[in-house]
Amino acid sequence: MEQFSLFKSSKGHETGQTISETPSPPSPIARQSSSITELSFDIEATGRNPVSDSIVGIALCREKGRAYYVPIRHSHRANVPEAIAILKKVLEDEAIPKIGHNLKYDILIMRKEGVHVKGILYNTMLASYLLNPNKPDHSLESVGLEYLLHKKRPFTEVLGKRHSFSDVPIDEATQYAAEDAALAMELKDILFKKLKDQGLDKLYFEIEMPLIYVLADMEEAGIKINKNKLEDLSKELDRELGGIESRIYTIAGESFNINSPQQLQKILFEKIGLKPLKKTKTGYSTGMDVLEELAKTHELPMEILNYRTLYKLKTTYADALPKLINKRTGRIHTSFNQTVTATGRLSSSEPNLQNIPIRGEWGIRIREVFIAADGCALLSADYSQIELRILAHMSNDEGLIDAFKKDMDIHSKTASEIFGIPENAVTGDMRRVAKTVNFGVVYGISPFGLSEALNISPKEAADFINRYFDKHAGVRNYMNSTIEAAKESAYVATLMGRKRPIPEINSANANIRQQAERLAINTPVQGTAADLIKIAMINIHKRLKDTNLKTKMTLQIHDELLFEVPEEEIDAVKEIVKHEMEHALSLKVPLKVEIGWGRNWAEAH
DNA sequence: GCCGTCACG
DNA sequence: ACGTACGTGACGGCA
Repeated sequence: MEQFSLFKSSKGHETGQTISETPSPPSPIARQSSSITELSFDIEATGRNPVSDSIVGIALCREKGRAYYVPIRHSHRANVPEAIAILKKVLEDEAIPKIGHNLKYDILIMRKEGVHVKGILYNTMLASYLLNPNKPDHSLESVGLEYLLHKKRPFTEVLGKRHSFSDVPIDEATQYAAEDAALAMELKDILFKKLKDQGLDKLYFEIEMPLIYVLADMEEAGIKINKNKLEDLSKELDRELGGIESRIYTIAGESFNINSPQQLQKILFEKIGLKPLKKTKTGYSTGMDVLEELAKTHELPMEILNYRTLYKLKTTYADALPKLINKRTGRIHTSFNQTVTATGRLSSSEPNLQNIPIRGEWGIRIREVFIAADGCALLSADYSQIELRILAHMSNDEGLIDAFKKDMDIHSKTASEIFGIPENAVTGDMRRVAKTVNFGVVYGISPFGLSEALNISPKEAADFINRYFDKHAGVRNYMNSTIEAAKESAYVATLMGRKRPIPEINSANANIRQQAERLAINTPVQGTAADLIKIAMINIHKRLKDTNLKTKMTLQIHDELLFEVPEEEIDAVKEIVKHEMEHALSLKVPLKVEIGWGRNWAEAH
């Protein structure tokens, strides 16, 4: 009888009181599961990474103000099978909507216990994000404070000097955990009403909510790393670095910490007497653009640049990644964060697998370390020129639309326009300049910014920009009207209605205002690309499931998807992925996806 | 904890 | 006269 007991707690924030008591089994959950109309839940686990965490207890809330804590591995209790069996019934019931603040995490923890959460998800963290993607912190603590003026006790304070939540006395644990589930339930009504009022409910239910399940699968799948090869690479980088290091000390005439910008400044600008070209808040800049310029007059800056490149690759990738291989799965499991960026993009952390090197000889060698499981290949699919195609659609610019309909080389076309020459006379250098101009357009171009990027004068940059807009009046008009609309409403939106408030758009300070104008230009384009690939991910995920394919989606890198594909599925998956990505949305221009595959990520590209 | 730097899209 | 490309995350140095 005592094996599975619920600890009942009235929610804290109204009365400021929480009572714990042991109700008599059988539990109300088990008895009344058919009558549950919605369920708020929250997992307490040890550690941070969901793939290795183990569940301590779960808080449940079926009605406002009354939440329960179910200890599962709490203290000396270990009633795992009994508790899980009861939870499974409710959490796997597709007819019961689930409420929670960070449901991807909860879903992943439950999966390790063999529970596969299903059904509609009311994720309050995501709701908060859609309501204001500028908010820097969507923790339950922060959202509860903003919308309910509810002050939550910090988890670190509850934990104190204990190692695990399972060591927190059960009364205190109950109070803390039950409060979370109850708070999420209360926030749900408020936030989802606001979502509906602002027309964001469709974006939530059709894109962000289904994406939770896709991302959970991706994180769970992880990706395989050739650990030995990576460790060899680290040693090789070490030897290279040793050589560069001694050359640097010889040139400088002394040894110093190359990684210390302070010490480096002394060497470059005081001892050697090179000209400081740019300032930072704290001193003279030794950044890449500065060192590249200085490299024309002295041999040291180039050595520093080479050192920095290799040091970065060694510390951030070669040395860091092996430590993150999960002991249970032997693979690397990133976290995809759905509530970080202001534009709607995902982010990736611990480790960030969206910034794995690709450029240069060493970059390629790091990509080669990402490999497919035995019998599988890695398949990469990336959108070609996605942001410019979206700009073509949103601006309705005749020239851009025409170019993409004809599948022209867009950078060569731009080069011919800004240099005023026929396309067949465009040189590689001209194309490179035009490529930078095209990027600049999407970023909310300014003569100064372009001049910096191209190392030309602001005057020359302004000429390029003027010629570009003379040929693309549609883009010019679109940018002007976007800024005008933003000044009216103080926000901008993507094609799918994702909103980003831009309060600075009417600032009296010209710098702040121009910055806001660039955001107003860039956000709808970058954000629509994010909407688009999210739709593709959901559709691909569904088709892979429906057709019983074993292929796993593993990574999203903004305009690229990476899959681990059993060899016999390659042809079928290529077809599905290409089609779903190219038809995720129907735009005025065709979408183009390039696909490759191989044993490692470098080969797949 | 912030800063500068640099990896990616 | 001013300070400027858009979006991220991780590292080492330093206070």
